Amino acid sequence: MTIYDIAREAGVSASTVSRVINNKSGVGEKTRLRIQALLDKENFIRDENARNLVMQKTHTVGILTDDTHSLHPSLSLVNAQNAILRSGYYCFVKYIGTEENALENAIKDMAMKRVEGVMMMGVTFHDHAALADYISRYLQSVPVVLVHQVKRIDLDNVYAVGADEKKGIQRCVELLYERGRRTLAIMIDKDRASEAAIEKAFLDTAARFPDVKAYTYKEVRLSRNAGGEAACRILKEHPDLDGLLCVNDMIAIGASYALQDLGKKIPEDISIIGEDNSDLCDACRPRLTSLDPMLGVTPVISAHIMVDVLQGINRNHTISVETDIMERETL
Amino acid sequence: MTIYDIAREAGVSASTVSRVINNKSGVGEKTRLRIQALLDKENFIRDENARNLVMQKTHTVGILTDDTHSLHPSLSLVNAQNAILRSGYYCFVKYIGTEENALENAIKDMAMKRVEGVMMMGVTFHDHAALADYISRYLQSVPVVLVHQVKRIDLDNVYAVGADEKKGIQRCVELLYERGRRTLAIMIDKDRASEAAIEKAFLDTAARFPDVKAYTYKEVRLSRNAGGEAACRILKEHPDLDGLLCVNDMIAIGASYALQDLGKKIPEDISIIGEDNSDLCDACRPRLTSLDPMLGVTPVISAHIMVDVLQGINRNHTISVETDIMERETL
DNA sequence: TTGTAGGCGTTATCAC
DNA sequence: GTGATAACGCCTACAA
Repeated sequence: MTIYDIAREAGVSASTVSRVINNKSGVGEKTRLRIQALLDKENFIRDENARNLVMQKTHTVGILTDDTHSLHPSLSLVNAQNAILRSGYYCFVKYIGTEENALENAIKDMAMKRVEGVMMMGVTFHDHAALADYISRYLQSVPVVLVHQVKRIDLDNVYAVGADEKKGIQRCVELLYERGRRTLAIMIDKDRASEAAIEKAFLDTAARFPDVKAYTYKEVRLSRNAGGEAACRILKEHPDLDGLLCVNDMIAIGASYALQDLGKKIPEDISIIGEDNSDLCDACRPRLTSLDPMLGVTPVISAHIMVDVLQGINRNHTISVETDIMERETL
Repeated sequence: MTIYDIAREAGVSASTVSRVINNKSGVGEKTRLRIQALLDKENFIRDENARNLVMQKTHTVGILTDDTHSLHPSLSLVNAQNAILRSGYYCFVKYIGTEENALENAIKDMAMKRVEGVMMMGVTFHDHAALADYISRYLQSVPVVLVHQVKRIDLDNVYAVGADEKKGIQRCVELLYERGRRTLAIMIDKDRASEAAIEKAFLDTAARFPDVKAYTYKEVRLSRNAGGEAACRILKEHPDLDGLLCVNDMIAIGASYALQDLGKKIPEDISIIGEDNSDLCDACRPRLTSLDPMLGVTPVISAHIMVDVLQGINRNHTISVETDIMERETL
């Protein structure tokens, strides 16, 4: 069913049909009504591909994301999609595969679809050397926003928006200090891209207070048991531990339970802060205080930036979103 | 940059360029090489819109989903997308808005994009009277699969795949009985579409055992506190309670804590089963036994069905996926 | 107010 | 092996 079919049936030309479909002026009231009735009767649906082709516009933003099933990426994706769709753009989502040249292929797909902008999120983008090259090769003329990231690519069309995790960690240490905690430890999970930055923020901040001791424990697996085991190790090595920062809620909860089983009172003896501010914080006892990295809002902000740029509004190329510490019962 | 530009630059016709792009035979080795080099040099990317138009194929499946931010729909969406993309199809995602005719508009969008099939998921689809009408009007010729649902629409191109929650509830009651529990209660959350079905499954199964008493508590808010309050009420009304089924993990956890605070030992005095088998189950003490509604696999199965049907493979129009009871420490 | 003609970037069917 | 040419479905000057 094309506009030609409708036109023939109505005894008019295709252009007239096109006009009524698009609510353009210059068509007689009677013809308009007649054609509209026909359109409705036939359930006419225009072909967006054809339209995109002739208009040289797709009104679509691409979202490129890691091929992981885990929670954060999933929620980020959904939040970003949601925001884009609410702004009246279409979404073209593509996961980066695992084959060779997966990233390049995915980016080419974006270009093939003639998306008007692309959002990229996931660990793949953090340090991929060739990314800037691909962007300048295939996406020169469209805005690219890197979600959950700091800007490292010096191209005029790329933007980055990410939480200021460093400052968040810093704030946690300060808070622990304010609560009188002097022997601090941090648990960082395995395979975390920002490990070095987190460690540095933690140690640097602690170093500002001459009377605090600070220890780092890295390579902790992301499970309750791993958190518990790490906590036991820490307590054995530093029996005066009184402040524990865990960059993930589940390991924080594991630590909390292990410490309680060792006879420690939380938070009287030891303060604990998790990270993510997830549902888990309310499922444990005592309820977990947690650093909220704003995983939910960052994608939304990113989407807004994308849409603004698409509409010609000037935006900063790098946006840092503030984290928050959600206080519950473990601090 | 079109194939014509390349053709001109290479001194050949557009058809020849098209042939090398698509690896078609009938091009001299030397010309092929020369053109390929040019294609690479210019970073040529073909226009999928034009291609879709002429091929009358989009290789895209649409995903229509509720406009909710909550966890389950998000994960379902991501799982479905992932499965579709892995099968080599593109995804066109659309959230149902809130405006009038939102559903109809969203379905029209699917048709406009000329998707080859559409997956629908979310509560919107459970009881929308006009859905069958819209489908037969705008999506007659493409397969539609309803995710997380039982088939209620009698159209030849619609499929439905959903977990057999009824049987899951039934199995929970049986399990409770096997463990010697005789005074059972169920907590059902507010605004749950399947409330009636769940209640019936619970009561019917319990009725099979003459020596059990079964009570239902509905309209419980989805929070730890609400679960706790409901548990207190139940215990007051039925002090001999020894088996509690909560159709959501968080309210189960709230109940667990409240009952413990009332001096009950879990599971010695009272067995508790949650539902969702979420991360929360491992974050509480004792760890929560939970009915797993297979929220993760249902979308994947749905996607597979979609792809199979798209490739001409015959599939049942209604698939029921088995639930599972993940035993931990509260049973 | 309405119709004609051309073009958007491809692919496919013919000729040559 | 290669090149015209005609679609695909739509939009938009421009002409009538």
